[in-house]
Amino acid sequence: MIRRQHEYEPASQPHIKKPRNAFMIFLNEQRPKVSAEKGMKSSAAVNAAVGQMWNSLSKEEQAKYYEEAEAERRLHVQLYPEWSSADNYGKKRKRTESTDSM
DNA sequence: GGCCCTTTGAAGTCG
DNA sequence: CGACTTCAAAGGGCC
Repeated sequence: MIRRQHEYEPASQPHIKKPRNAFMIFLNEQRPKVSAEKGMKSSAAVNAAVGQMWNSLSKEEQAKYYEEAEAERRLHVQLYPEWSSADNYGKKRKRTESTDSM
């Protein structure tokens, strides 16, 4: 039995992730396949490859994912109507402000 | 064990 | 209301 340390039911909302956009959905569709086909290891490389695939999609195919993304946002707002998506804003790095000016 | 790197979109904060 | 900044995913790679 694996230690389900963090797999507990969300009794309250510890932190609600931002509603994913069309790419996050498309990514989850293609990423495991692309990683297998292309032999991609790191997600960064796969995400970039899937990004190129995205550009090859027909507007109808892209539109499908926009509807999916919109549906997720709708579902999200229904589950947490008063939740602002700023769950972790400013927590991670990638701050362009870094010591560059120093 | 968490951030980086990466992608686009959304949506956050700032002005 | 425009412009900029950060998180969302996510997995090796790094420390």
